[in-house]
Amino acid sequence: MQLVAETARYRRGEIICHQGHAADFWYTVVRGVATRYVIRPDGRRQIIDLLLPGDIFGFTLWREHGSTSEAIAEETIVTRYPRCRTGQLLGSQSDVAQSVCEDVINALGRLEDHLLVMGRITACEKVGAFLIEIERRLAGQQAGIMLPISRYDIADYLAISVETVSRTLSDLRHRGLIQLTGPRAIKIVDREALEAGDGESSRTNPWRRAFQ
Amino acid sequence: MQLVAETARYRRGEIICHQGHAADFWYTVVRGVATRYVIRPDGRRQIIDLLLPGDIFGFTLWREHGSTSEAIAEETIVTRYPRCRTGQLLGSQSDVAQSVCEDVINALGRLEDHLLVMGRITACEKVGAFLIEIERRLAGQQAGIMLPISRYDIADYLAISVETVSRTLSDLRHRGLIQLTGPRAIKIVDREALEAGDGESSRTNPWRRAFQ
DNA sequence: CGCGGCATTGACTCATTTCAAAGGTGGTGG
DNA sequence: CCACCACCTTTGAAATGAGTCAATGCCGCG
Repeated sequence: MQLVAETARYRRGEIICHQGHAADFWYTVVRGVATRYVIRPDGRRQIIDLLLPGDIFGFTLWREHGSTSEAIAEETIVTRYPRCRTGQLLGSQSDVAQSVCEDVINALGRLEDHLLVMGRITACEKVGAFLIEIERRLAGQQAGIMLPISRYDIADYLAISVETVSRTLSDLRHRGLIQLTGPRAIKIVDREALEAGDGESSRTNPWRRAFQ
Repeated sequence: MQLVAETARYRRGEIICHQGHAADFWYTVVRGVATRYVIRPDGRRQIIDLLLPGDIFGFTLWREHGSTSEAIAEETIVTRYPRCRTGQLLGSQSDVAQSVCEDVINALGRLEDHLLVMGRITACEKVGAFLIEIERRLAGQQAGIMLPISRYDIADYLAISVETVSRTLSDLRHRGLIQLTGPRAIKIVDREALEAGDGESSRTNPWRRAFQ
């Protein structure tokens, strides 16, 4: 008999795996929330991935992890699998392999979505796109969403300053695009405008005319 | 006998696979350069991935591609594989499966690197990090690198304006961090400063003190 | 109660965008 | 062969959006 998987419970702030440490495992979130981030030489933190239940992470071809993963929510539960078995896993049971493969492609999709959000121009667009992304990934909530992360985390996820995040959310609220019943409790009112990233619905965007 | 792979040759500007079209294949670049991008509703283009020989792309769980892939260089050669066979492929020959799996994880790494470059603050840092990334991926060139893409492509890759790209390159040249022997021919002189993203090496960054 | 972390808001500065113009290059066709 | 055109590149000047610095309020917890 051989060890295949281990499940562990983390509290808010606890490290799941550390940048620079041996990449002996890959992981999936079972419950809770986690972030995967890189600390830059200048001390800034860039959140690369926001991990919700079902999300897979920790894949790398290197011997060491290039990023740190940290639990964000109390009671975050993560299952880890020995990396050495990944090859065998893919070679043997084709149904499990299929599933893991899909999860990896999902991770690819998450990163692409993140990239597209970061590629937006204004802070309004970024925050708006972030809210829509979160709502989509938290599908199941009926009315309103509960932000899984703090303003600071949003800032580091979008690579903008905390003040700008806060200001933008206030702005979106004043303009009636969202409702804020609490710092974490948000309800999307005007999804269209949010997707379009309307800095202001007036003053027509010249691009929109040029490209239909 | 069954069709497994097809190789095709594309000229600069030709589309390899189109956003919204059936995702029946996945691809690898054999020779040349390609980009994978998304056209936003407002007409802007975001380059998601820069594809060099050996790079794999086109993986998705959706029935349609979410992005368009376009050849950038004349004589770009791409091999495509039917998606339906991917499962069998991974299930059967474990050595090929291993290789494809590594390529997918490489694609993951490319996206993460891209994300980190985009997460930089100033245009100087972004362009500098981009140049270093390109140099790394083009490893093999001895002295200097030949940019595989235009200023416009760099702009859409970094989500900054063309003018800023051009200005920044001029600035880096004037400050002696790089040499520009032609629009595409670049030589990195001061790699340290480029990595640090020195807007100016003076005026110490407070962060650097706080975090060692 | 007081502390630490989180959130909000204001004022100022400045980098980047935007608008505008001009030079360079390669390809195509007359 | 040359002219023209489309595209790429560079630079300038003005406008503005986001970062930075600073202060305050909020809340949970020891």
